[in-house]
Amino acid sequence: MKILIADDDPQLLRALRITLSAKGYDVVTALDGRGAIAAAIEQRPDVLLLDLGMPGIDGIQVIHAIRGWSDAPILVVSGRTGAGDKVEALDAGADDYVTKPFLVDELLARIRALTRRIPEHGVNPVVSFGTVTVDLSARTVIDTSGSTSQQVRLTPTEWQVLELLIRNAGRLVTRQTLLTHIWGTEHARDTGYLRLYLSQLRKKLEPDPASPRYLLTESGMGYRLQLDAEERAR
Amino acid sequence: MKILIADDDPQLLRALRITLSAKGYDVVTALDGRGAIAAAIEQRPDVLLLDLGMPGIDGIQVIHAIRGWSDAPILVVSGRTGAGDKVEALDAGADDYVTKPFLVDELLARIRALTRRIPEHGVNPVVSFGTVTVDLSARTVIDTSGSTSQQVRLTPTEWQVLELLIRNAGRLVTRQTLLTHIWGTEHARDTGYLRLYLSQLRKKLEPDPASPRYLLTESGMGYRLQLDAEERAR
DNA sequence: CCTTCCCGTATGGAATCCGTAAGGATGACA
DNA sequence: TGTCATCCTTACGGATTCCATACGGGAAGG
Repeated sequence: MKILIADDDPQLLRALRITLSAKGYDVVTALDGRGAIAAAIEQRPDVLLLDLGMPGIDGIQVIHAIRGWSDAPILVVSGRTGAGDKVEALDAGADDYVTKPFLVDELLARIRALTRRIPEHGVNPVVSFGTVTVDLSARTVIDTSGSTSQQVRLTPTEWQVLELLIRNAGRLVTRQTLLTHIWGTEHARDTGYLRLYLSQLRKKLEPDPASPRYLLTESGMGYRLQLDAEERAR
Repeated sequence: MKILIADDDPQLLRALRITLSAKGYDVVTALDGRGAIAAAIEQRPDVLLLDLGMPGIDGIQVIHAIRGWSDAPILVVSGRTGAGDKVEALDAGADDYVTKPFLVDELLARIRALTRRIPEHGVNPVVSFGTVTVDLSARTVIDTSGSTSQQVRLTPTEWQVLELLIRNAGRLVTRQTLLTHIWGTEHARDTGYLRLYLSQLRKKLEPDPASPRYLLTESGMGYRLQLDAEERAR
């Protein structure tokens, strides 16, 4: 989630950058109105924190300029407490208005409230290979090999293995990585668990489990999920 | 544009009704939390103005109850000025928070800002699976298994569980998600509540509770509401 | 051809997780 | 004060999943 903060106070900017970064936001900053508009165009933030009263362009005009092409939520942070300023900013297209000084907890809660309504356009976590489609977020596997698409059930451990392979699709995943990720650091000694779960995964996912085309073994090293060409192109 | 105002102060209620009616809003009022929930269900307002600290139910719980099935913007108007109250209300699902006393012009501007983002038509809150039809907004379950359609009664906790499953229909819902969503804080330690309520829900909703077709268990992970194919197509 | 290593698969028991029933505690309401 | 619905706790049989072991096959190298 990318957030643009525009304020002419470098100190406040720095404090907000630290706070919001710690909360997992991708922070972009600007020091004046012109810079805010430019940054909004270049960076396409998901949320905007705008200070009115920045030097140069009037804050209201900044809102207008951005609202012309973006629907991202705009939260105005301003020292002006008058009702007239608030009404003007909100009617110009701002979604919320907080007066300085403000409490950080409240600001964060208001940002959460604004971003809640924005559909998350994050990376699509659905991957297909062979006759099978995997949706990591919904935790579903659908097999379209027969005439009717069928749900495939995986056990928790099978999911853990498959998820790690999908997140590193195309790349080699070492046995060590898989073992430590699933059984913890102390269980790095393979006694054959992995072969077992890979076998079960192939039985459930591969068109021909005897000769795997997607869940490949790299002898002596680990495993690799090989996607089809059109999948890799994404 | 229909707006629901819930406040225990009749005088404030009257003043707001006059003001908002003059602006062209269709005004509905309620004097306590229970009345607010009932009015929201019956009248389907486009916006809600909620006072915290009404007698009876806690304001936060009112927000939760309405957010279960409605996406209408909620603006909290409260005398409590603490950051904790604001954060709690906003995270519960409120979209804005104004402290009393407030300026009418600002309130109107905030209402305009909220209503500007209302989508044309919300998500259909009625879902069918098996022999039952669930209407989240009306809080009704109708069973059409027999010759005559029958009303099914669910307890509040059963509703909360079913609600979360319906809103994530087709997707896996973690035990942890269910527990934290229903029992609030870090009450994530399962001693068996969920199994109990799922059992009761199946008894009331499944055609054959012994072999569930819709309220599925994913052993070791959580639960999933599996809809029929034609329902999923929507 | 044989040895060695690594991998895939089958199988059974152990541990964990799940469904359901029964009973007590709590609170709303008359 | 008593009734009723709901919530919570406990307990136990059954199902699922995990773990450990064993055995067979294939590739590499001598």
